[in-house]
Amino acid sequence: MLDIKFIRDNAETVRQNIRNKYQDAKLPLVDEVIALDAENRAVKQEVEELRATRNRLSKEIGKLMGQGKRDEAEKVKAEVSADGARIDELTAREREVEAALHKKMLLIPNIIDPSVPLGKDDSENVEVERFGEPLVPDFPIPYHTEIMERFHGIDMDAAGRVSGNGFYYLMGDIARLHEAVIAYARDFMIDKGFTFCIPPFMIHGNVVEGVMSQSDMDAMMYKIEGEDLYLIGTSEHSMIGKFIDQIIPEDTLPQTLTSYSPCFRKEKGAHGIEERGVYRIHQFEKQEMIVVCRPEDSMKWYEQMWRWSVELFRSLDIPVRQLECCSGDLADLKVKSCDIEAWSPRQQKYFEVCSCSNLGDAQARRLKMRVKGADGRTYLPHTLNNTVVAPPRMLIAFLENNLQADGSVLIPEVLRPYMGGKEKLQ
RNA sequence: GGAGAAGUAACCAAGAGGCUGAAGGUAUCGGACUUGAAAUCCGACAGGUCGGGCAACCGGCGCGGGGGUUCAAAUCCCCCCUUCUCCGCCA
Repeated sequence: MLDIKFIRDNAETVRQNIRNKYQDAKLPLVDEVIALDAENRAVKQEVEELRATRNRLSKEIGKLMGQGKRDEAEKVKAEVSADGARIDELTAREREVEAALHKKMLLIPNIIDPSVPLGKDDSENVEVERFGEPLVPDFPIPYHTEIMERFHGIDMDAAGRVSGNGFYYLMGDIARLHEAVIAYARDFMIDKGFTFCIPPFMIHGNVVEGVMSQSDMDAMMYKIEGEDLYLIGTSEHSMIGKFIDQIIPEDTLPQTLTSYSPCFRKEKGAHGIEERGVYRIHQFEKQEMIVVCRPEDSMKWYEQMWRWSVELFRSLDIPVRQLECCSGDLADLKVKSCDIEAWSPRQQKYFEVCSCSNLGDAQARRLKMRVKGADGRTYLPHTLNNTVVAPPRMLIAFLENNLQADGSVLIPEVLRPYMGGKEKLQ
């Protein structure tokens, strides 16, 4: 969401940004917003003037009543009533225009960073850098569920019976490995100076609207029947939402938080739920990192944050690469975003395991979160989020990359304390 | 889930339809007194947001949130939220 004043003064920049994102259907929105804004201000000017008069006269009535001059008071009353209908009419129009304006504003995408490569969809995302050798062993790597089954670590059939497609039971050492990865990731971020947090897993609709675009919401969020509550799709939602309507003292920035939560996603849209395995499912768990900072610091944090994801995966002996999102693949609120992809020796390609985003001030504006500076002025902070680790999916990378020729799975040193000292699964 | 009570500024707290755009106090800041400090005295101290204006400034909204009644609402009515106490239920 952009500042209306920015749209007013930079209409062509906003239009070009829409073109850069291959969303030409949204181009008319710019002029519609500018027209609604003009009407909004005209209506406000008239109605506020009328209200000012009414306020002034009402005070006079009060004074006259106090002096016992009832007749004079009645005369003024009649005068005030005369404008009543017009005020009501304009007040109603003011609401309509504001609602329409807000609705359209929500659809206009955030201005992307100049460094973002232009492209129409995910096929045009750009590989920036690789970390670690993408090795292909000389023995076959089975499908990840097959590896898990060897350790009696997964029961998809039962999950299907109990919850349907898109759910899993993890069992035994595989379930333990899942928890070990989460615990390791949590401690990894605590060591980076982040504050650990367990947030609510359900949030109000206005918070959902504040943290994501309407289209993302439709494709992702589960609503609780009969309540104004949604299951979170990521703890980012409750962690950024934490600041709704808040004025944050500048000296508490940057806020660096790492949160654990299960994540619930409909996965409607382009991909849908995969037939087999735990790659794309309706429920998974995730350790997340979020940062709220001064605008001038957000790009520095962005660089830092994705590098931590790389560091974490490398510490588990998993080769990764950084893939930058092109303009067309960038969600509407984002200024810049990249994925960290892990190497799959089975498929001999990389697949997404982390997503790091700089949202600029878009979430802050929607949520009305502000920072109070030392000089007393308020401004909008920037918000960022990044996956630390999302285990069911990362377990795919983990199992494939640590599988040995004899069928055992090597446990990297950093995870052993969380696995009761085990060096391998066999 | 049921019954009560309460939500006013950083904090405590008055106010119960109209000179309240919000008393008073604590804290904070500035000043006087003092060698300095304390104490005392004087002064400042209601935010946030939107609209207009180059600006000084003017105006709208605003007393948990949202509606309503009224010329006028912190004050009356309705709905909701939160907190506290008691009961019930429960990991």
